[in-house]
Amino acid sequence: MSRRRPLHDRTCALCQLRGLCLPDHLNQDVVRSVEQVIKPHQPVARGTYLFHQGDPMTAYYFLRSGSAKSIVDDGDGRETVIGFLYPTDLIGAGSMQQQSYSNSVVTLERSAVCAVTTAHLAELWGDNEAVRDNFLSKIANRIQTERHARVRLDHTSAEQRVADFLVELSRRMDGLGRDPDDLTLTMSRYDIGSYLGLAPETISRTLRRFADAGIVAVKGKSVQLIDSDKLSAIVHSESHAR
Amino acid sequence: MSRRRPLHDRTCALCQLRGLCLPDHLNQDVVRSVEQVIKPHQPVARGTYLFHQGDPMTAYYFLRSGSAKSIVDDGDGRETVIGFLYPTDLIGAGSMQQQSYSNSVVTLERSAVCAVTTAHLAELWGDNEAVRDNFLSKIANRIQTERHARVRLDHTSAEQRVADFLVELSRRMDGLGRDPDDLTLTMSRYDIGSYLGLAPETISRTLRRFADAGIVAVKGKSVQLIDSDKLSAIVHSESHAR
DNA sequence: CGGACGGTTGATTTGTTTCAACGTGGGTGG
DNA sequence: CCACCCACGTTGAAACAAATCAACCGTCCG
Repeated sequence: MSRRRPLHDRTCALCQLRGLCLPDHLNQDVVRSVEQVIKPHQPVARGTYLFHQGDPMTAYYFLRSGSAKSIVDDGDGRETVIGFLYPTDLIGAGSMQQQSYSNSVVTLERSAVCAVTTAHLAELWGDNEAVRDNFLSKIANRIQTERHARVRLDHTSAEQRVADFLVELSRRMDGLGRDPDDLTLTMSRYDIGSYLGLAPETISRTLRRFADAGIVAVKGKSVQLIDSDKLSAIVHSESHAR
Repeated sequence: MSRRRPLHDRTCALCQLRGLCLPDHLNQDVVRSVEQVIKPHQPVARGTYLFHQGDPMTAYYFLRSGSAKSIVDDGDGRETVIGFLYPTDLIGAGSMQQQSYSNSVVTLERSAVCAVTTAHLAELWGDNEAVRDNFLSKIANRIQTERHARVRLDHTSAEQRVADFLVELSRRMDGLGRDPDDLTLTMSRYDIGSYLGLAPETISRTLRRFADAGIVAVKGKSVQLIDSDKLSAIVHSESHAR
């Protein structure tokens, strides 16, 4: 397909996502200093582990393209998906201030990845307030996201959870400048089920019910949002508990 | 009952919990500078709101004694309990870097509270690395806690959730130097249910089943852990789903 | 080509909610 | 100081939503 761009092209200054990973108003000098500590990697294949739960924590990551899932091993072999990651998301924040990663991260498709070592981050941190605030914001955002995920799981029906999942994904795609009504579910139904606390069969059935109601159009991993207002309405419908 | 101690007695240097809120190795000078920005309050009655969701964010809090619950308004009037707070917990971290509090905090019993204004915290933050790291650790810990809560809600039965709740509470009491096998549930069954995503009736029934099995002894709000090993075993028992 | 995995659909089972009724204890006002 | 009251708690019976079990299909990859 598309030719791979030479390594030196993959700099922060040229990255289309600049201003998302880094604060907008950073001047050239700072951008250059950030670049020196960010290691751009070759795009990696689907199913690649960025790091495993328990590995010594050495770096934070960003996706430049693609998507990934964050999973934890709940002791007895079973894995739980705790989040899906897209470009601009700070990866590794959940292990902040710890010696080793508290979760694993696996790519869901071919993806391009940036890494910032913790040592280098500490330097930047001390040197530049804007960078520090940007990271703090992302971390704060992470707390909010985890909390939202938690509240979502309480007291909500399968329909509400799936609707919320779609709406949230749509919002994120919008934020990345993509069509918010044309979603590609890069993760499996099993992953979605694990994330939402539902069986994969329930994901299938619920999507089908939405499709029958004319709210979405589903064709495998491709989902079109036809009536996203109704979808939002389902999310906020009387928490008729469970 | 006990006479109220004069205000000037309630300083960090004299607080029994020193070394929990603040890093252990802080020298006298730093302790004094921290003290100047911490506002000790009179003990407050049960049901007192430390702040309401949506209030402009002005300060972080610590409990010196007592307990509290953190709740969010899920839009349509319904409230969800997202956590219980005890001495040494950083309160308000979920609203970090935001203009207003993203949740409310209410005391569950008569409690003593400390406050640190955000402005003063920023000063300390810049001045002293140890204080900054201590706060970062607490924030990181918070992310872990929210995540743990989230994973716990997925794929776990009511028995597992209640067992986990008791084990976790026991651990926290142990960390505060109290008897880990003699718990007092300062919150209502409704609060526990909301927190665990279960109906209050289910909390009652599950506790009763544990009591019948000789794992705990329940008398109202007082719970004795008789066989905490078995309790842990229930938590980690084959995630037989739901 | 074949096999395994992901996905869908159907039938059955089950844990938890809901509804309902009844206890109980602590706080408040008479 | 006692009695009332109300929120909290408990227990039982019934309804229900989602899990599980099972069978089948498509398809991607080796």
